[in-house]
Amino acid sequence: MTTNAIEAGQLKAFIERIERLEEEKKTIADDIKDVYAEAKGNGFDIKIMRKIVSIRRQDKAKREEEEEILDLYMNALGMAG
Amino acid sequence: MTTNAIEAGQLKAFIERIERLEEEKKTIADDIKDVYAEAKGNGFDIKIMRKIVSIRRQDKAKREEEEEILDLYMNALGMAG
Amino acid sequence: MTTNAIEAGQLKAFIERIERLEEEKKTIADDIKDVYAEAKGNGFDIKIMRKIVSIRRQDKAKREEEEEILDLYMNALGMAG
Amino acid sequence: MTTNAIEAGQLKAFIERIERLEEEKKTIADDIKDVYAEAKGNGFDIKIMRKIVSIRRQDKAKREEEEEILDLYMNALGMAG
DNA sequence: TCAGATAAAATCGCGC
DNA sequence: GCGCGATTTTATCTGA
Repeated sequence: MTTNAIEAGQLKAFIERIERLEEEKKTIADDIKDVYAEAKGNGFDIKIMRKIVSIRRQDKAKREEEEEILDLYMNALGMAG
Repeated sequence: MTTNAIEAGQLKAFIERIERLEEEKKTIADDIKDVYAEAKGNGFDIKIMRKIVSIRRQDKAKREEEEEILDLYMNALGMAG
Repeated sequence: MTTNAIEAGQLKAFIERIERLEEEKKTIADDIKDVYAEAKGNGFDIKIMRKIVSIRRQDKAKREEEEEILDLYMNALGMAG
Repeated sequence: MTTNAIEAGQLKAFIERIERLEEEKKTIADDIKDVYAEAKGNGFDIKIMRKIVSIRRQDKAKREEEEEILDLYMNALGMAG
């Protein structure tokens, strides 16, 4: 049946796209590790650096949540965002 | 061999402790749902409430991270926490 | 307007009840982790233990579902459960 | 003290490099999600697709490990890879 | 169906 | 170099 062949081909294509993207992701993850290692080589403490990155990420997330809740309030009050 | 019997009994005891705790946890999760439902019955918007809880949780997490990083700095500088 | 003040107070109370419950939930989640850690200290494999707990949970769900179906049949046949 | 200023600048540069890379990583992670969503829209089962990707990844790791072992043997025997 | 929460698994850097 | 503990990431599940 040709339908199955077509489906199989489609599936293969999707899988391969995903695998390509995952490789790219891994490359970037490795790059991040390299940067930490390089920083460590320059005398910085990885643990502290991670904490800094984490706090800054939380700041950002918090700001975004506050914007979101503002939108929710506006909508609840029947006002245009 | 008795060793296996003892091990099996120990394992069983651990599993049962975990299962009991998980039941307790589920009970509390259900309680939380009930509170949301009750609030909804009093005219409050669940989505907004969740957002409020979420933002307050982030505030707390952020404060804790800041304390942690302070400790890290203090240690890095060789000072007593 | 007093209505708003009352509403705000009510909302605050709901939020605080939820937060208290979530803390309790977290405490129990931590207890569960502790039990796993203790089991590990006694030579058991955490991953396998999780599997056991998970399978037993599924078994339980399955049994309950079967009972429900049985009840449905009984009711459909006009018989008392 | 200029040393501190230099260090601070260096640290800032490292942090920003990491944050840029993490954003790229997130973009790719989102792309992957999109592909899964698209596949789903074409009638494929995401859970099964994840399983396929995971198995292929393990196969690949296994093959690479086998090659490594082969290389080790070859070297141990004083043969060129 | 969709986001958001939770559970489970994997990873990483460190200390021994 | 290896296990440990901690963090991150992935996967599943729930509920609006």
